[in-house]
Amino acid sequence: MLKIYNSLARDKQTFVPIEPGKVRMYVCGMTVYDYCHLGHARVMVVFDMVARWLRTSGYDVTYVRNITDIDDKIIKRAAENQETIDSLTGRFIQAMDEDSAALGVLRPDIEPKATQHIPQMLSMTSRLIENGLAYVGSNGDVFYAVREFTGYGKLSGKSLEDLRAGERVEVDTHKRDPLDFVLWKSVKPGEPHWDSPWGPGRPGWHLECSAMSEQHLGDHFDIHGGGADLQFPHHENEIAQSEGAHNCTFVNYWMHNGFVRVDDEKMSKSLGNFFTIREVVKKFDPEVLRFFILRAHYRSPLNYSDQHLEDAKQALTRLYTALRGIEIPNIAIDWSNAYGERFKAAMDDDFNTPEAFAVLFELANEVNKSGSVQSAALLKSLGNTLGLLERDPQAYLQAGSSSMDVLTAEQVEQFISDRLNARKAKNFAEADRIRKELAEAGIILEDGPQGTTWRRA
RNA sequence: GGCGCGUUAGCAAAUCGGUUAUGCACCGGAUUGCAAAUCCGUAGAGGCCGGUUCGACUCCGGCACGCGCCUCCA
Repeated sequence: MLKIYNSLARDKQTFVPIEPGKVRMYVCGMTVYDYCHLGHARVMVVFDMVARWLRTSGYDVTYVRNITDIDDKIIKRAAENQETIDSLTGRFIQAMDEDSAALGVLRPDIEPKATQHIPQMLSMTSRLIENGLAYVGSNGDVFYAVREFTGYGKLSGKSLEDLRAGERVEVDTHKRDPLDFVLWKSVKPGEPHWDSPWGPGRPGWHLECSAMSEQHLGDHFDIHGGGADLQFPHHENEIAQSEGAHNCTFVNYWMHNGFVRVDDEKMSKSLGNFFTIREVVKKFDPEVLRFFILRAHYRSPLNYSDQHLEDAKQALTRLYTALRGIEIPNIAIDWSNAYGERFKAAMDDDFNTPEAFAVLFELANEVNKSGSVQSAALLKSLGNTLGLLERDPQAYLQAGSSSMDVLTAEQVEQFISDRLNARKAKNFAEADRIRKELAEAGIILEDGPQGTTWRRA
């Protein structure tokens, strides 16, 4: 029985899909004007894990993750770069695809783009105006009338009064209420625009997610996810738009992942303290990064540092080491096995990956002790449900971390062969010298009954 | 100022009202030519102050500190 922490209820709830056996899930994706950083990595990996676990649990999942390919920052960046918006967004969509693939993130079923849903957005805006929830401001922009929507603030737990009290937004005199937000922006010189009943312009950010989720998942769907920073105002506004246009519940379960931090501060573009995925992946195997992300519960803060990545690497190495040298048959997971049961219980408890990992480590210990092929197969397949342990163990352990490596596998093998001769001749001084030389090059040797194996530190 | 979250051993990170979390690091032992890996074992925890309870890291209250949202942000 899967339980999910629902941000809307501020409580863990038993997951009951709208349609038995099916899950429709929407996640707010990237605005593509720059490379993805670790905060983006966390969203991608976390909801990939969620989608995988739902599928493992037998659900037929439709996973939608949007791409925001038109907004202020994109326009600004394209102008700075003196390139077209299409060229800019095209480049960064490709970069995003490369980064997510490296992290073992499966493609969502649908990746809708904002610019391909303008008619749907216009239609929704019309309906909101008809329902008395939107109006044309004095500057020609179309605004959502927040005070007309009963329940505004229910997701973020804020009342309109509280929000006004903490007002930090510059008062826009074109709005009826300072908290009203824009649905449709009238065109400014030199900006991309589309025709609309309210004149040429472009969509406000919040509107695209309401329009795209409506288009691909319908008026009412199961799970909506995103980073915790989107809870307000983005998701609050989505609720206002979608429920205001549909007159029905929008989403049953809202999920928000915690932030990635640096020195206990949120990693963000505005603070400038971010690391891109491609930067980190140069130093650490992408699977280590995935492991690091899933090692913390998805709702907890995740502090990034090279040392923490190093720890994650050591831990992942232990799992792969347990699998090394075992011929693993492709057998179905035995969920009635004690380890399988505990793993499932952990995952069903709001996707408790740290607890699930603990089970994997205990399984690894069991494999190391018994050499049991069944246990090894279970370890691997449980790991696989999280998108981990999919590679050949030896290949993982010997995989280079790019620029750092000075020796090729062939060179290492040559050293090992030389050392073997020295050892046969009982020339241990020479054997140890070779081992030391390799160690300095980041190569660790392990002498076993079947000969010497090696791995990279 | 309003609202919310967090504080677990050297580091990371879960569970749980009473029984070993887990990983890394550390210490002792086994194994090894010596190592590495592995195994066995030891040690180490719950911000502070109260309350409830036979018993609290776990529930309740207060305090302190940290973080986040209230503005674009994953």
